Amino acid sequence: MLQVNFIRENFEKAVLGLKKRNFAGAEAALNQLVQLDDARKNIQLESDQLQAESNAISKTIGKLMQSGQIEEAERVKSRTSEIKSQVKALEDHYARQENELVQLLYTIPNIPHETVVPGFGAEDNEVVHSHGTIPELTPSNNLPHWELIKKYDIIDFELGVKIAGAGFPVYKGKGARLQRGLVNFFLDEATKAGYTEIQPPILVNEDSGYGTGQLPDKEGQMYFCNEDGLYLIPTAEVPITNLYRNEILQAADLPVKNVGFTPCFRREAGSWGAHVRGLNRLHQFDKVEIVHISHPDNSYEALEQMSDYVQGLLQKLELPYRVLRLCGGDMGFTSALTYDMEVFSAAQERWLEVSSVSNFETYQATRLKLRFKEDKKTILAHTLNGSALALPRIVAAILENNQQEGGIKIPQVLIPYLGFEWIN
RNA sequence: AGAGAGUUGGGUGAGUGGCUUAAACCAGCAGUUUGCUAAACUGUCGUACGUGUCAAAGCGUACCGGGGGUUCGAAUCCCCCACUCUCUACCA
Repeated sequence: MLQVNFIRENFEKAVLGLKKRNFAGAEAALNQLVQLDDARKNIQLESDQLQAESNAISKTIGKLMQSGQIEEAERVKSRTSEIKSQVKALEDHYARQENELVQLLYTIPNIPHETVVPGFGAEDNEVVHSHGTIPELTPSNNLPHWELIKKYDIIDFELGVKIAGAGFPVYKGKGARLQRGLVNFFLDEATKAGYTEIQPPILVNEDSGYGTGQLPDKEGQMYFCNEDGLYLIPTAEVPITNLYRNEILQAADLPVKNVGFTPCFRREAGSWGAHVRGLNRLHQFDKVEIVHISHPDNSYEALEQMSDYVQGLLQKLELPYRVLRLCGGDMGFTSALTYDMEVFSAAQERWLEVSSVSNFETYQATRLKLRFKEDKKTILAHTLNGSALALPRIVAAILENNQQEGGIKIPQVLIPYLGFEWIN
């Protein structure tokens, strides 16, 4: 969430930023925010003063009791009970006021970075880079991946339906080994690039959901274990970033660079329709995620570094891709700047999003209370994350783009991980 | 899952209702001494919100696992919850 002080000091900038996101009533909401915060301060001031008085009286009573002036002590007590009820009323009022403030803050998305263009949806995103050539498939070898997986019997959706439901594929034989090989490849590459590997829990509590911004509002997108109050993670971003909830790091600890592999679970309520066949959209999928905690001064360098890193993976996998800088209207709620990486899937003739790399600046850190110490000052850190990478669409593109007469040719870099060169 | 014992600052650890404004030690930081290192000594050393200010210092309030209660006053007493350790039971 945003910080009220930031809004006070950058009111116009904040309004303009929210307009890029087509956030209706930005000015009114921000004005209300400042008013609620003013009211909160006034109540606190009054309450603090009364409590200071009460504390002083209590000390006096203590001294009177010790020196045996019981009657005098009793007389002073009457004033404190008066204060007590006033303080109680003020505290209740304060709690209501603060709650209203926080609820409003939860509804306001992050302010986009200055380079983010206004826009309404995917059609307004900017292509900032592209790489590789789009493969030309021959008429006899241009099957979409959902046909290829049947042809070679490597992924079975019907079996998944039998044991779980739609959107829970079963990977078999070389299909399973391809998954495992990709995960190992991604983790090894990340380790080489200086990331620390983390294996986090894949169920998280409510506080963690709030920490990274999935809650409130996105509860409908997460699977929830009612008995235990735990959510299945939609991405490793949630547990790995929440590792640092309520922490104060040292400036020398930065940047923190973690990587983790987890399955991800998404209910995807209401998002089924065209273009979701096969591996394009699933309830459960595997993903390797990179998470940075950065000094505010160089978080945008870190973002570029992460973008370059992800592009390097795609190059090694020999997949044609493009990089989009998302417009205000298409960016996630908590992000200030997001790059999407899309690979071209030759048989579907579509670009598929395989990674999303974002800088959240202090939006997550404010909720997480994630700070660091520098020169005796406590400063909010910047958080960033990105997929490196999400498996299903990578698999879809590898299958479609590399299909030949003799089967599907495995990219060179994966062969040591798989122990076979062809799926046939 | 049952029984018992615990949870205090970065760490160790004292503290059973009012000189506690959380002792002491260690670590950290700054300084003094010193040819260098070490040691010694002195000082400093939490977080949040508010107030104040150009900025700060300072001041106020809250915080001793989390939440609630008793009391003029709670680290201390009571209740609920979480976690840790030991034993028992169970288990991949």
